[in-house]
Amino acid sequence: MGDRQVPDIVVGRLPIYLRALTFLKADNREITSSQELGDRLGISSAQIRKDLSHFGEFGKQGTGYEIRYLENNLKEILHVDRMWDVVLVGAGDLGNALASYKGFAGRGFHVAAAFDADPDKIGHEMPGGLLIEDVANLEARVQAAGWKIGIIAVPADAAQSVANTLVGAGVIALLNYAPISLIAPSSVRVEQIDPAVHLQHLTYYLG
Amino acid sequence: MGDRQVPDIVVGRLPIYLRALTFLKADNREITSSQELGDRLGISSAQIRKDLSHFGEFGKQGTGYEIRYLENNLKEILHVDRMWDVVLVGAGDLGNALASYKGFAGRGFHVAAAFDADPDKIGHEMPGGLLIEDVANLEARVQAAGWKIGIIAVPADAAQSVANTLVGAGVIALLNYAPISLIAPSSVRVEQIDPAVHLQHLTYYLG
DNA sequence: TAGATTGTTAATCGATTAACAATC
DNA sequence: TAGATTGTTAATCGATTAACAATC
Repeated sequence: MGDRQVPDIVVGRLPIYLRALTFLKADNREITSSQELGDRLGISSAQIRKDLSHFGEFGKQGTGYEIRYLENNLKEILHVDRMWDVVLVGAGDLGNALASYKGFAGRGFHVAAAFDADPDKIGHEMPGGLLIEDVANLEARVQAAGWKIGIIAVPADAAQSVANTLVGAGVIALLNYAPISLIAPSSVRVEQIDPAVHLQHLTYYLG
Repeated sequence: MGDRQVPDIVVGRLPIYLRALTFLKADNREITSSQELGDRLGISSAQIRKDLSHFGEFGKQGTGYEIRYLENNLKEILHVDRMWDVVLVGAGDLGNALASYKGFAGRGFHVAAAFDADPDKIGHEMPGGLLIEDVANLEARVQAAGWKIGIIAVPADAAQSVANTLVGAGVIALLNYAPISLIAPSSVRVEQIDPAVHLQHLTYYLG
């Protein structure tokens, strides 16, 4: 408990646990168990207990976990017991979807600003009401505001350059939707979402 | 080489390798090495060679890999040496983005039909020109067309029910964008994309 | 040939699971 | 108390890496 080096693969499961707890809470449940969580998530109960044990003791023998208590602890561990401003680059269809996504607010994130390179879009509003700013001002704005998290929703051929600008301006966490492997300093965390990659993972198993 | 049970974690990296090869090819490169690929992807060269060795021998000692040859082989292995029809459920902002996504065609996928429950949307066209059909007809249409892959882009509270309908109609691979853990028979493959989960994975590492 | 890089083996490393004492 | 479930240990399992013979 309280190890200093938690495996990244364990960290990656915590948001899944948190999501499941929030789901149960919305269902007016108060107590759950590693067994129940595991059944829901397709994960062994032992693994859930082991994962949580890296961070402390959150349950009661014989009873299980108080949902609100564990939820609050996971939020603290993941640093989403606060709101994070996120800067969005790219105001195409995907950017629009992200800017108007209702799911961010309850989970610690707020899209603070949006940027695009298209003169026809700059100055207009996205669905949700956010003003589309000129990407030429991206670096200055990010620096001034101190934003640490960026979402890249631009075409593949612009993504690396946008990433470089964001990193140069102080961003240290990137969520990249462009279908390329971004190159970034090791001090910058990068997560990739590429639907075709996920679909190809699936088709491997299809006849 | 030619093992019958390839670890899923290995399968999950193949689309990344394929994407990198396509990128290099677009740059008019003809030969690459496990070292170069690894450097680009942040993966050790040994791991790339080991991963590929599950499927055969694709390189030449002293030279490396012919990009087109390895690319074609990975496409075959992943079964994207053909086009897959995909059925999209949900015509909100995210559905719009997916329906008009240019990146699918070159990577083996075609959004064949789109469905929504909103009477204001049914009968209208999505960006890209696809007709929005009534979700009430989803099961019959999927069965008739024989679609095997579904993308779920509906709100969380509708996702499980849509998944059930798709699975009941014969879909065996699901890409789920709704922020819940879907429950599906073990014969059905499910991939989840939840931006908040990815962002929370990132914030763990932020102060 | 000399240099380079593969494919593979064996060793290392790390993650998952099974089991159970502790205890609510 | 009896039953249930945690947190943790040790064993198992699996994945990654280092090293190198083979060979282009």
